[in-house]
Amino acid sequence: MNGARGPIPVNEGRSMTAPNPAETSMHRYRSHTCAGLRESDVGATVRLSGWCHRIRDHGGVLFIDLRDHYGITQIVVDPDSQAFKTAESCRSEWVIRVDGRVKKRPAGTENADLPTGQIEVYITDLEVLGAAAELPMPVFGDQDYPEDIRLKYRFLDLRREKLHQNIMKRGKIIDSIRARMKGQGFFEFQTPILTASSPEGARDFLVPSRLHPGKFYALPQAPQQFKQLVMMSGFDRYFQIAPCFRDEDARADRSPGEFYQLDVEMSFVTQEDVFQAVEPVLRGVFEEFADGKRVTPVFPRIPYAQAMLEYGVDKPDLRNPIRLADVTELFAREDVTFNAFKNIVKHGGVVRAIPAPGAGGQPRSFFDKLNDWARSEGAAGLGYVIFEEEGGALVGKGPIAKFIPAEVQGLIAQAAGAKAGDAVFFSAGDKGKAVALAGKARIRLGEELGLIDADQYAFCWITDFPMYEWDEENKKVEFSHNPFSMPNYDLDAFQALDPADADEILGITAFQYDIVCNGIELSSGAIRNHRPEIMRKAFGLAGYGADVLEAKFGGMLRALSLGAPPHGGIAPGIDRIVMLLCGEQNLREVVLFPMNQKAEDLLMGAPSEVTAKQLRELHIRLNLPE
RNA sequence: GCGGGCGUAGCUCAGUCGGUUAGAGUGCCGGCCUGUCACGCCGGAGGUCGCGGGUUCGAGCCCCGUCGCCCGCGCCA
Repeated sequence: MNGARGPIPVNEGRSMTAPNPAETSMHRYRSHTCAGLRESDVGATVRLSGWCHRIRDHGGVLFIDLRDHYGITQIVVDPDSQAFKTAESCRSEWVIRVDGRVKKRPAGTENADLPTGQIEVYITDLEVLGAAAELPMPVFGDQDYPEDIRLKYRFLDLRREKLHQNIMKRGKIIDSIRARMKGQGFFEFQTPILTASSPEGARDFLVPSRLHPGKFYALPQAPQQFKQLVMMSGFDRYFQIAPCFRDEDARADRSPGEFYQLDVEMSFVTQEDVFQAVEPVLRGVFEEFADGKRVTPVFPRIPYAQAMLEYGVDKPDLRNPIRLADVTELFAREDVTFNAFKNIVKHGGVVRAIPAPGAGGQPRSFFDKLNDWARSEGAAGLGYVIFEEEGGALVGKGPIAKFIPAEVQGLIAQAAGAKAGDAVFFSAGDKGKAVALAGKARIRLGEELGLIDADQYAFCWITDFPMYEWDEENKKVEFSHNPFSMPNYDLDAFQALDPADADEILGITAFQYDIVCNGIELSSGAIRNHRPEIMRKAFGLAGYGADVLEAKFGGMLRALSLGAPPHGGIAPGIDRIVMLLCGEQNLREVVLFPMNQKAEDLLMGAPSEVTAKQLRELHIRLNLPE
């Protein structure tokens, strides 16, 4: 199926010329794979094993497309053959072994779609190795099937062409990543799977301890502390294809339970060194597997604040040419009479302009639909102005244009880069919501107007993430990303910060960065905080006392206190990389045995109940919900 | 936890305004067929319309509840 040619490993070193089945040297199951035979093998006596992919019974003559991992070979069964009776009983997906002679196909019956399409094997013997009951889903064809059936019968789904190829591609991508990382002087480490629960971040998967009643291990959400400890242990360049476990609900691009990261950490580096080490690896891997699609030659770097302003998200899809603009000030002007927006601005809100190139030609229903969509997103609506050319000047049209004087219309068009035939939408409200809606509208408009260039992988770095954010629920300053990141701030001034000065604290950025590709967050990383006194201060500003830090990160603090090198790293998500390179919309298409949306393994039946004995050994009594 | 979509034969789906015995394709079973590669032709079996309740003379269709799957929100240092 992957087009591999030639003999399988068991046949290596043996003569490629016609093995005689009478010879005891004939392998029990096969002399060739189902992709191995060519016109040059005509006349050879061969043995093949595989699955009955497709059977065509003409009564007089019977064809079987025999399939294995490597490919498909057409088997011909003549009614005179002693194998005919058995062959007639074969059904889809039975596993059989056949012996026969390779013949050139009669003129006009060659199949150009198959690498083996010039030949066929006339069989003399057929052995059923594994019969199959009626199938819950066919292997042949590319019809879509419901997820639950696909997952319950994953092994059947995996036999199918697309999934089979995706999984093989995954392996090749990981091979390439390993080679590229090692080529850059990185060394692969393994870190524990059973570790300690960490207080921050996602919910942990817990594993009860038998030897320590009432205590639990946790599966690592990422090897974050371990990889930093590897640096403090004097190793220099760490990487690992690391399993990560997070007990959070699934999304199409977020596997429930477990996933893999290319985990990377480096000593004595600045942010720039991390970029220089990782960017070529990702670019190289994408170029290798992009199948002709363009890959960003130099990843642009976009500060977080700029991303939020121009794209309305921290993971912009740069294939979409639309850039947002801030037009808050324009709607504050005296001569603008659109009171809905003026009031929002008066109360501290913002207005973002979303240019829609070419949308002027869209019917009224296009604008109504977008407005309905905005309302379904919780907004009051999505105002718009359509720009037309009249007498050499741009003129705004549409329901709210009459509230905006010509001069301001011109300034809006200028800010949004709109020209005649374009529309400009407006998202107004308090900053967080208006920006988020503008970001979503940008994506939606890009898709609906067909502005997205699907033929490329558009990368960027997002840099300068805020160190802290305001936790509205608990009315306090909280870490916005990784608490181990180094603040991008004068460290003496940082030590002197007053925890009450929330405005100043919330303005601090960190050496924290993401890689984004086609609007998907591929990874996040940081230069770490390797100074224990800065670490204590950083936690203190988020309201955590030294005692908490000591209790939760004691090992880490000890290491920081005993000679820690400056270090930093990043962790691109393997599954998402493979998903992008396979052109898939869902992680389940690139994971061998995925769980469903509710984190159940329908094939193995996980999670499952355990015996009373197991629970007793773990000192656990169940307290189940009603 | 919340919102949306879907649920009819092994599988993919259709099913009109609520009206006779719920259909098609595919798969399965049987028969025919010597050059197909989605082989073709003929016949047959196969249904708790997810489940429960309600409205109605009558429910696959309408109403209520519930279960399952997917997508999204919350969540994801």
